[in-house]
Amino acid sequence: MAKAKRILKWQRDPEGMRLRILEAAKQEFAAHGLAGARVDRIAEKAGANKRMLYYHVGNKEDLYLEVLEGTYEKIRAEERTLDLEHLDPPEAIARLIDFTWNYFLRNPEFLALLNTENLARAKHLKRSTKVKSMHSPFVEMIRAVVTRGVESGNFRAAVDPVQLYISIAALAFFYLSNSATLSVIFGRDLLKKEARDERLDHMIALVLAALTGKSTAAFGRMEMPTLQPVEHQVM
Amino acid sequence: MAKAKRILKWQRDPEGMRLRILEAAKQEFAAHGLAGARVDRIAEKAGANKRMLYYHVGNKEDLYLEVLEGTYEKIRAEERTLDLEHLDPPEAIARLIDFTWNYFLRNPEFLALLNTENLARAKHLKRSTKVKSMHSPFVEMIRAVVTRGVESGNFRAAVDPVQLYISIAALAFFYLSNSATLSVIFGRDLLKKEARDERLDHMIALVLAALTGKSTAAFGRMEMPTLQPVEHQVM
DNA sequence: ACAGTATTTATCCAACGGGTTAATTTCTGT
DNA sequence: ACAGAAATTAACCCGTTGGATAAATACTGT
Repeated sequence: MAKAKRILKWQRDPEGMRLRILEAAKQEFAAHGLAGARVDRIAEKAGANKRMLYYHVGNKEDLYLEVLEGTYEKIRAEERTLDLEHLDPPEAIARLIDFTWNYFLRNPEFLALLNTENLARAKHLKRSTKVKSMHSPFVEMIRAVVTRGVESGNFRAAVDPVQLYISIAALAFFYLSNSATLSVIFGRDLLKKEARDERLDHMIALVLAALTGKSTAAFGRMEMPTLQPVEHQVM
Repeated sequence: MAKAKRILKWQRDPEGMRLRILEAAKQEFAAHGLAGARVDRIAEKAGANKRMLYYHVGNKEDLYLEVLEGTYEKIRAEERTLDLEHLDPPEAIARLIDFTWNYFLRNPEFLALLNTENLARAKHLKRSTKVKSMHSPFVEMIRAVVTRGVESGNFRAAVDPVQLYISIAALAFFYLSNSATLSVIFGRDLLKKEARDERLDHMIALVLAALTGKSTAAFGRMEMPTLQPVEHQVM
């Protein structure tokens, strides 16, 4: 025959395929949102056929929910390894802030996915049974730190742990998630190394100052940036 | 004739039409994002024909940019009326926080539109000449407050005004923009009246405590919520 | 009145995009 | 070996959607 027998056809790899699909979907949903994501692109990025998505996961929305659940699972899992119990309360909070900040930096898709889900008013997340259950321990972890902080006299008031965590997440999330528009309107690159370092200092200083009522070493650094001619600094 | 002459046909109203189109587009883009927005729905909501969008504004992306610019213009315009110069620095900051919070509450489309634009990495905003220019005065307004606060001895450190504003916006923006997912994962309704009031107190207390180093009346209230059995409180 | 222009309506269409059908190929147990 | 199941491919279907064309209708100045 003119056409020789094809040498390498394909091998089966259901688990690998599934993972590649989910990873590709995560990238695609994060980059374009739910409506903007293209099933064909996901298939292509996964090195697969579009039919595979439906075979291994389900339709577009199922795919999306699975990605979202995996995303939450990942961050909460990493947080569990933080070992805050053995740190001084202020240290523990600083560590939580540091971790959150760096996690968001390392995982920009997380931010985008959450925004996408909130645009949908958490329609999909509400259907998820997995996600709801994984947050009580996390809240308790923070509550324990706060309680210790109050008892040891380090913290002035026993803040609501949910409120506190939302604030910590907010300071990091908003800065990074909105860095594109903020960089444009304020005319400076918020993602460059120095800006990032400065932001982390600022966040830790802000939260610890409020909790402890004392100025920290880091807080002192808040003075420095102001002296720079901050406006019109081209990106 | 069986079919009588149509009584009311239609009147011309170019300006009104344009406004209705932009308002409808704002709602649509905010509700569904750029990719999810439907040109037909915008036309319908505006009480217009789809052709009108193209006649009065341009294609979908032009429409989107115009909405976005209008959105920024509106918030910055309202901020200019805040009159922070005549307030005590801590009062001025509290007022800015209060305003920002309530503006976000009153204008949820603003949050959604910014998120959408950040998903697109500010691609459209970068094309806009209008938007960039309107922010220097705003930053200066905040800088002036901070400077006065330091001079009067109210504030411990001269924080970078951009950094400070980003933090203020972050505390309000993230809470509201992500209220859907946060309400699900923490199992409580973050948008109900008491929760909103509590949040505003918390934000003001947090920022002022960090700036002034002193506990405020509002900060005392941070203690209360913790005593509630916060977990598993059904929405 | 009436001609010319501005505004609005009524259709149409080509491309796209999610999802499906059916055929093909690899793997597994016996 | 081989039958049946699992995994993968190729091709197609059909409603949707952004955008375009052309015709109709209201307004304006003269």
